[in-house]
Order: sequence, then C-alpha cells, then structure tokens
Amino acid sequence: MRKKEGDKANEILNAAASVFARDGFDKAQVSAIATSAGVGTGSIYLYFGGKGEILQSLFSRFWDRLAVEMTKLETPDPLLRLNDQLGVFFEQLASDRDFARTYLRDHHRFLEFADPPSKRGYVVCVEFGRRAFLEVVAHQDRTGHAPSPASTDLSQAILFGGVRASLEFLLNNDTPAEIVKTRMLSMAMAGILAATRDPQP
Amino acid sequence: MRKKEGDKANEILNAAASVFARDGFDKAQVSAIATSAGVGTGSIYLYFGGKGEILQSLFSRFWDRLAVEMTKLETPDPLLRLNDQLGVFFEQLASDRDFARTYLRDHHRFLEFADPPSKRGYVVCVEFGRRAFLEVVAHQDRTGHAPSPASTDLSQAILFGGVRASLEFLLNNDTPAEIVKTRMLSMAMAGILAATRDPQP
Amino acid sequence: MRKKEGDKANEILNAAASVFARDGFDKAQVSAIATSAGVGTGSIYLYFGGKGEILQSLFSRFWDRLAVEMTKLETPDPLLRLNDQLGVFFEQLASDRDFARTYLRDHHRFLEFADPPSKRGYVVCVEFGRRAFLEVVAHQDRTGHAPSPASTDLSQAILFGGVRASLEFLLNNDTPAEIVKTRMLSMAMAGILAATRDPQP
Amino acid sequence: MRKKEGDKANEILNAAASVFARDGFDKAQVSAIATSAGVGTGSIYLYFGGKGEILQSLFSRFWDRLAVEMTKLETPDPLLRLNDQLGVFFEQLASDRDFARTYLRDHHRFLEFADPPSKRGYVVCVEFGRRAFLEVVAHQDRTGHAPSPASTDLSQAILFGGVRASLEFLLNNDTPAEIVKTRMLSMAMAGILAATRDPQP
DNA sequence: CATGAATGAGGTTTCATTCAT
DNA sequence: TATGAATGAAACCTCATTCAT
Repeated sequence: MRKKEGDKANEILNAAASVFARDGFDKAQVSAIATSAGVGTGSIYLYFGGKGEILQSLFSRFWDRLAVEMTKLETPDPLLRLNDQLGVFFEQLASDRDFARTYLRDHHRFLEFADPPSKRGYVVCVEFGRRAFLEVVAHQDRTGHAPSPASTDLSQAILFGGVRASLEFLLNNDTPAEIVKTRMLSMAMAGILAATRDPQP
Repeated sequence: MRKKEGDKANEILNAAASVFARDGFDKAQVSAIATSAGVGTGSIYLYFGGKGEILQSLFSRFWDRLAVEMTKLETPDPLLRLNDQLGVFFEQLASDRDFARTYLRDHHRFLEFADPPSKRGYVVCVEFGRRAFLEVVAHQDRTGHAPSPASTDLSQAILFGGVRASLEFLLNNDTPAEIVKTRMLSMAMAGILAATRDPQP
Repeated sequence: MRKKEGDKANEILNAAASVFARDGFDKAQVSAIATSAGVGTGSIYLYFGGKGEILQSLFSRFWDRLAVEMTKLETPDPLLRLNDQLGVFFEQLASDRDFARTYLRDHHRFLEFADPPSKRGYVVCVEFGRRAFLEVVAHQDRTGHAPSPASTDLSQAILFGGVRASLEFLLNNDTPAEIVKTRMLSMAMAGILAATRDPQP
Repeated sequence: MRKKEGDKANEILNAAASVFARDGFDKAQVSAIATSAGVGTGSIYLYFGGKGEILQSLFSRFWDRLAVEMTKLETPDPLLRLNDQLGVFFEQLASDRDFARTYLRDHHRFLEFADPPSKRGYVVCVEFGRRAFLEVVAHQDRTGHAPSPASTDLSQAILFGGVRASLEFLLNNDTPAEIVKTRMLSMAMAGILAATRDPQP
C-alpha cells in the first residue's frame, strides 16, 4: 500500500481478487481491476506500487486476517486445535471463492517475491500450526524427544496440501463446503496421527 | 500442430520443462525454449502449434508415461496398490525436478485448457486410482454399498494434494526424496483408511 | 491563464526554474513544482494555464527584467555599449544558475511557441543589441552604407552563441564567473570588430 | 547498437534524426521513427536498446565520422587548421539539417548520459581542436609558457558556441550556408587571436 | 526441414489537468 | 482562494508468431 489506507484500497483488492481469479495474475490487466473496482486506471497507482504489489497486499491482507482468527483458537487439546486451525483456514478460503482461486493459482508468487514485512501474517499462521503440531507430537511421544524441524515442516506442508486440494475440489464441484471440510479434516486428523506416531527419521 | 514424430520434439519438451520451471509458463519465452533445445525459434512451430501446445504436450507426455507405469502395478491388495500408485506418481515427479516445478505451477492450465485427446493419459491414471480406491472401500465396507462418486473423487483429490505438497516440500528443502516419500505415504494411507472407514455422506 | 498578480506567481516561477533545471522541461512534473513552491498542485492552475505557460512566463519575466537593465545602459560609444550589454546578459544568467540551466536547455521552446506578447522583453533586448551593433558598423564604415539586416542578425546571433557557451562553461566548471566573463567579452569584442570591418556580403 | 550492423541500423538513425528534429527527443515516438524508417516498431529494438540508445548512436555516429574528417586536416599552420576544423564541423552539420536541429536541441543529453565508449569520436574531435588551439598559443606566445587548461577549454567552448549559433541561424533563415560559414569563421578567427593574445589569467 | 529477422498488437505505468470540497 | 485525489490518454517496450530464404 502506498498512500491512503482505507476503503478504496480494500475495494481495489477485492476487485483484484475477482480479476485474478478469472484471468490469473499474469494475464490479468490492471485496467480490468480498475474497471471492476469502479475507479480510473491511474487511481490504482495511488494505492499500490504496481500489479505485483496488489498481489502482495491481497495475500498479506488474507494472512493478517487469518492470523487474527488463529489467535482466537485456544482449544487446549493440540489435536483439536490443529483441527480447528485447518477448519478456519479452509473456511476463510471457502467463503471467498474469488480469492480462493487466486490462492490456488498464485500463492507461490507471494511466497517467492513478497517482501518480509508483508509476510508477517503468513509466518504467524504457520507458526501457530507448527506449535500445535509439536504439542501433538509431545503428547503422543512419551519419550519426550522432539521431532526434527524438517519432519514437522514436511507433515505440516502435506496437511496444507490436503486443505488446498479440498478447496480446489470445492471450487470445481457442487459438493457442499461442509462435506468437503468434514472429509478433509477427517483425513487430515488421521494423517496427523500417523505422522506423529511414526518414529521420526 | 502436426507433431512430427521423433527426437526433436522430445528435446523441445525437455527444454520447455526447464524454461517453464525457471520462468513459469506465462513469462517463458518461446525463443528461450528454442535456444535451450538447440534449434531455431521457427523450428518450434514445425513441431508444436504454439506455446500453449507445448505445455499441453509436456503434460500429456508425462501422464502417458505415468499411465504406462500404472499399468504395471498389479498388486492385488487395493490399499497397497494405492500406496504403490502414489509412490510411482511421486517418484516420477521427484525424478525430474524441472518438470515437477512446472507441474506445481502450471498443471491447472493443462486441466483447464487441454483438448480431450491429450488428456487421455491423465484420465487413465485417475481412473486407475479411483478403481483402487473403490476396491479399498468395498473391502472395508462389508455392506457392499458403493460410496458416492463425489466422495471418492474428493478423497482422491485430497490424496493428490498431499503428494503435490510433499513434492513442493522436496523441491524447496534438502530432505532426501525417500524420507519425503515415506512420510507422505504414511499420511496418505492413514487418510485413505479414515476416508473409507467413515460413513459415506 | 489569468495571471493573478503577486508574490505567489513569482514563487512558483522560482520553483519552476529549479525543477526545470534539474529535470528539464519535458520530464519536469507540475506536482514537483507545486511542492517546491509550497503550494498545492491545483493552485498552480490558478496562476498559470499549464506547464507550457509556466515556461513562457519564466522566460518572459527574465527578458522583461533584462530589458529594464538594458535601458539603463547609456554608454555613448556603441562598441562599449555592446560590451556592457553582453556583460549584463551574462551576469543576469550567471547570477541564477537554475534559470541559466533552463535557459540553455529550453529557451528554444520559448522562441518557438511563446505568444508574441510574452516575447516583448525579448524583442526589446534584441533590438537594443541590434541598434548598438549597427552603430558600431556605421562608426567603422565611413562609406555610410548600412549592412544587410541578415548580416547583422547573423553576427548578433553568433555573439549570443558565445555568451551562451561561456555560460555553459561556467555551469560545468569551477572557473570564477569574472574570468569567464572577461574572456567571453574579449573574444566577443574581437569578433564584433571582425564582423563590422569585413565587407558586407 | 545491438545485434546487426549495417544498413538497417543506419536507416533507423536517419529516420530518428528527422523525427527528433521535428519533435525533439522527449516528444519523439519510437513508433514514428519506425514508420519513418519503414520498419515495424519492434524492429527498432533489434538494433537499439531503446529510444535513449538511438540518440546515443546517432551522436556517436556523427562524431565518429567527424573524427575521420578531422584526421584528414593536416594544415601545418595551427590557426589555419583551427579554421579548417571549425569549417568542417560547420559543414558536416549544415549538410544534414535534420541532424543539425537535433544537435542543437539534444546534444546535451549525449554529453550527460552517453556511456564513455560512445563518446570516443567526440573526445577525439575535442582533442584535435585543443591541440590546434595550444599550438596557436605557443606560436603567439614567445615566452613559451602554456595557458591554463581551463583557459583553453573555455576559449574552445566559446568557439563551439559560435559555430552552434551560426548553425542555428542557418536553420532559421535563408542566408546561404557559405555566407554564414564565412562570417562565423571570420569572427572565430578574430576571437581566437584575442584569446591567445591576452595574458592568461 | 530449418532458420531467425521482422512484425505489431497489447499491457503497465506516468503525469498533466480537473473539480468537488 | 486553495487543495490533492482522481482521472485516462498516451507511449515504451515485449514477445508470440510468421515467412522469405
């Protein structure tokens, strides 16, 4: 974001989400975003440094909001908390299909090119997940030895992949979100238990 | 367009995989692919109808080859077969990191835009998976009633998402492929059991 | 447009001189001039019709002021008067380096596009010079025949070119203005004598 | 210049000279240059890196050619040689009015932004002039002491200014080139003698 | 079959100017 | 009077595709 905070910037981001969803980031035209947001093309540049910065801000906003939701989850049981976290993640995306589509296609750009400050929310969310995951491990594993970070990250990544895939399914089928979510969580929980039960390599 | 059979086309596809991996499909330049393949820019168009068709052929070739591998898997136990299928899928991608990166970034284009004939191999692979999955269900579920197709597809999609994510992890970390694969399969198997054990909605 | 008299307009012109000096007329931004002048962007248009009119006014102001100085020069000897005129011209520019830089880069626009009324001062200055020049000729040339106007204009133009070049040198070197001026006048006087001594073509 | 030497590049430069002459560098459109050169817009970029590089090449070509001409001038008498040098300089510009106009308006950009290699010809020409000037001084000044470099540069700059101004006059009037040149040289020679006769400051 | 020079449509970005406050 | 947020036209440059050789 450049100069003005506030509503207009958010409207541009919403418009961008829908245009990105339809055309993908690379093919998306700034002028289309402007039209969709009901502003002049040039106005985009009053709020964002360029097309890339729009994408960055869009994801940054998403993760920041998600981080807030994550913070509210205080389920003591780590497994249930992980369940809730994945559920919130899924729901946030499921509730905004335009953004969800953009997430599926272009989130890797955010990870690759966004500058660190804009990744704050993302890092926070990942950290929440990791902590819950480690607690599950500690709970399971009476011997007390911690799993290697790589091992945790890997398992966590696979869970994310499951959420991602369930979301993709949701977007391309008529199955109700609730059913998709349930199935996803069911498989995820089983996966977590398998991952934390296994001897760490 | 008219695909001249032979080596040159395959070399172009290999070159394309590396260029797509580095730049992504949208930013990739046809001339860069040509240079990387050691042919003139114009020659590309003797073998492919355009940039889009290169992508299509690249994925088509991948799925065709994978379909061949899938056919070889005749493990009688459906769960083990599913395990082997996911393993083969993972290994094929893990063994060609350039293509893997392209798969992660641009496979959705293949699904969205490729013409049906070029999807043959893909459809075959999916079908192999679905059949194994259904057998697992049938095996578990003594009542004999089939799960809804949607339910099967969803579970399958989530499994794919897990493979996908584990692959992404592999590309971005130093963890050995074997370890990633083992963990992925471990979680996948658990997920499958959970998915097939649950009452179908 | 309607030039509100007063200080603000002059401040804007001063600001413009510095911005033009730094960026050149074409690259100069109106908003930069406004900022430099300490007024809002829109206010510029209360005093001037547009960017072009700013340039026009800037040069117009310069020539008007110079015309006033020229009027004060009443040296009877025409050669000495010419010497003084060139000196005053040089000094006025040397004393405002921002404007001088703009003069060197963009004065041609003034000559090409300014409307006649704003060229009043310029015309007056040129006329002063021409008159002195003709007197020198008349003084030299006992036969009394006047040189052709073209011939006079040409010689005068060349003198202006010398002043211009000496000014450019001044801006790009550390040589003191006094030395530059002396050398310039020395060469100019020699040039004038040569020009007026020669048989007119 | 980028890839191909040869005719096309030169034609583009000629077209650029005419467009720059008409519109000035900043307002000149690359597409207009392309049209004027009879090539596609994109072709420009096969030969030049951009609009700026066209300007650079245009001036570079001019100075390189002039340097060749300068080399041919072997008049032993330094004053006459200087006379010839200024004459050649004038004639080269007078013979290509489009370029001359561009020279008058935009040569400062070349000096400010061109990279050193492209200034080679320019430096050579200036050096030729300086050497002749110093010889004149040495010839005049029997005491043998050299004038300060700054002093030489200044005088030389003023001479260039005279040529420049005479050229401008030529472009804006109907006076024959020969007459303008003669008058210019007459004044220049007188100026040189004045400059070299004066005690060096 | 093979080439690569040539093309030109199209997108991002800038900035002079306006006008509601 | 004064402001500065908003506008949208315009231009540089890229690159997929073609075609003469």
